[in-house]
Amino acid sequence: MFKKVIIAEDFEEFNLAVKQTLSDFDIVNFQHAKYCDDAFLKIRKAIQDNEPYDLLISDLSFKKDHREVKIGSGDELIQKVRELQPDIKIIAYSIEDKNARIKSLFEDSEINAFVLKGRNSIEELKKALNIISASDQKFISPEVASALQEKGNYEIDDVDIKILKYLSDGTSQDEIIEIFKSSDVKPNSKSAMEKRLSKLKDFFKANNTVHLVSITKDMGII
Amino acid sequence: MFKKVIIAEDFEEFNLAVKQTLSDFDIVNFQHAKYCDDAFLKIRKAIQDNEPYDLLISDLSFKKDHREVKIGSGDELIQKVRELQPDIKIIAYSIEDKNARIKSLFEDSEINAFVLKGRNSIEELKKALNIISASDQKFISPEVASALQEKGNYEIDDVDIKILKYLSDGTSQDEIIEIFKSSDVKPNSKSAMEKRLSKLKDFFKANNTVHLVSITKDMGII
DNA sequence: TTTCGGATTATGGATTTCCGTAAAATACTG
DNA sequence: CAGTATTTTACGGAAATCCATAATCCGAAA
Repeated sequence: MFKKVIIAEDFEEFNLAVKQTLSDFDIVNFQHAKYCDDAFLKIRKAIQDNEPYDLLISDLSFKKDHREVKIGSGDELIQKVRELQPDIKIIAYSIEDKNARIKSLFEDSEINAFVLKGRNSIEELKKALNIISASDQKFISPEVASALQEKGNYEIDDVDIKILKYLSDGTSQDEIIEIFKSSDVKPNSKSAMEKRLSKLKDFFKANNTVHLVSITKDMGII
Repeated sequence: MFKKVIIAEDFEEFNLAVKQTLSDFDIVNFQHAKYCDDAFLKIRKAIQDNEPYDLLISDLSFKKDHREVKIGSGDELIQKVRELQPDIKIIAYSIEDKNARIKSLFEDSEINAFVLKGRNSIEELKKALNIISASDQKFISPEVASALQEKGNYEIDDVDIKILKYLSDGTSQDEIIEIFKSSDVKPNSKSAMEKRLSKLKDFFKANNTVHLVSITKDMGII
């Protein structure tokens, strides 16, 4: 089982529950941070002191408040920590149930477990701890397990997302083209734009642009 | 202080924290429900048994799962409970920070307190308990207190919201008109529709329809 | 009843978006 | 290099939306 654990979580309710869970496993050496920045600093410090953490349990979304932060989301924190300390085990602990985001966590950041906050999350957290401490097996909450099986035929690239964001921001197609031209984004013709939009609408089964933006907003893509 | 409390909350982490808080106030007679339906039944039962609850602490959003439910959200639960037992005190306990929704809770459902889940929510929950148990004063978490001061010049009516919902659902303006005509919603001409949309865009400072839907989605109106 | 003000509806033209086709540019292959 | 495939760009007509103006309806007040 793990010896030294750090928790990145802004809500005290979840902090409390995680601490309780860790205690049940007789893990006493743990710390928590309410901001991603703090968590990252602690992890770096621990490495320097030659007493690294062997587990990070991190939330994904953190509330913004008065404080200025460098790392604003758990996704970023996880990414940075994975680079800094490749062998640390990571559990993402979140209410996020968007397939695309979960998939990317496993594939890009190589998290070891994803526990979905919900009616039985403490039980699942315990399962995750058991599994990933004993082996290199992954754990994912059953409610969202389908996220990984989903065929990753996401041909949606950065430009697509950029377009969607501009659209949802009230920019007209013509204006977006102008912006792309003046910032030398590769395809910047009216027709390329329209073709992309057409593909996107096809992909997301959207009837029109309004619908498309509505759908992608719901899916957490923009 | 309160004698008999019921909590409607699906996440066990929050349940745990609330129970802990109540214990700190020496409140021992409390129950919790993970589904709105259950909470409502318990409240009704308690009235019939002549031992009604004097406080409801309710979350607003509940995860959907396999189970079929009649009451799907805390907003509905609160509304129904307020009708059933007008003198019960109600605390909404949620991460919801959309002004429109909070305002409506105070004005339409006459909740007694709104506690925003966050980095210091337990402390705020305690404050809320103190204030509303001793008087008829309202409590609202400072981070969202501005929601109440907002000028309520919401001339946005049901039809507007219906239109926005249809739009975000991919329905074209013409199609919406057809729907309105066949279900005899009052204004159902092309121009009335366009005028309404124009007003909405004006009100929300939206550049176009896509922008409008995007904004109202973000505000939690649709 | 008449008049007024508002709300709804009608109309038409400007603008934007939609969608298919085709030309041009670029990449890839043998 | 020639030939093919893929991507990007160009163009044009159809459809939808945007916007201003004018006509109509309808209830309230004089």
